[in-house]
Amino acid sequence: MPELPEVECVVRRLRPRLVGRRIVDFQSRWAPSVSPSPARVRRAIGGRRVDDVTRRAKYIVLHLDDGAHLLIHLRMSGRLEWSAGPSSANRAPRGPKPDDHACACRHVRSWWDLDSGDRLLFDDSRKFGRVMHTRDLAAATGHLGVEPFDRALDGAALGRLLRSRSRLLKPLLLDQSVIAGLGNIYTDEALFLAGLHPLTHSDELSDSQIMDLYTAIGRVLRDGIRRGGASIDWVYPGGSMQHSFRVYGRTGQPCKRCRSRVVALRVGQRGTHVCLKCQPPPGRTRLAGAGHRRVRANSAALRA
DNA sequence: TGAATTGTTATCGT
DNA sequence: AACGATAACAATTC
Repeated sequence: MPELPEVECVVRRLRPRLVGRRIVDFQSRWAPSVSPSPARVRRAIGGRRVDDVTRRAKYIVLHLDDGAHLLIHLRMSGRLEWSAGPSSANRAPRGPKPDDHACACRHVRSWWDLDSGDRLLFDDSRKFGRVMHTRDLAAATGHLGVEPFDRALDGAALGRLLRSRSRLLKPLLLDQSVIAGLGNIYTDEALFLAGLHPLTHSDELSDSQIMDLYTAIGRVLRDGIRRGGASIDWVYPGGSMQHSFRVYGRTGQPCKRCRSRVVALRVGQRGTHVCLKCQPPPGRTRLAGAGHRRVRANSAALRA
């Protein structure tokens, strides 16, 4: 579940604790999640200092002092937990397992020992999370699309991204190679705020609808970050965004804008939540061709 | 019991 | 070629 806001909050919590620290050891109990392999990653990052911790899309990026990077993707159920080590005064020899560290985690797959005596734990019940070491960050993240908060992504740029293809709006927004960071929750929330049905085609939008979508995306993501992310189950602790959902997970409940019932749909194999009154299903203007001409005629206004 | 869930990628069909 | 659909991954909840 962690999407851009949750990952951003993780990064902000992690950065002050990790920057300046050296990694003294790394181990994993779930080899398939570590690339190129636990042993090679252990060798590559042992002794390295963490110079920065940033986010790219839903990836947590550790910048190491040799120019290499460690990417962590939480996927569905991953979480990073901090385990404070014993104080230097009475430090005991460290065992090979993380069990001697007090922690509520039940599915620790990998862990990092730091020169501070602390330990960073990667807990991931569903084993989908990934830890990747790379000496070429650009290559490792090359498949990712634009960051939602990139200054280059303004209304006009979003318009170009949408109109250069003909795709259903929801699968397009979920496509990390186009815009990187949105997941199922924030996509549903953004589409609701923009008053757009998830089945709308990306080349069917008017200029004002594109601007509405642009504004909505920024708003839901900023809101999510401000509230510390959304914890909808045991996966992501902390955060209160789940109390502010307008449609996600509110099937059958009244729309907060018009009081009609929120409906659950399936779009692109994903659970989808909409208010059909606030997000009217797309008409058939595509077949008539009218919508297309109208959009083209207005595109000058969007550029201005 | 089995369907649904989540993010991502690989693969298949149109 | 560009798209959507499907399956796979794994565990957990409903």
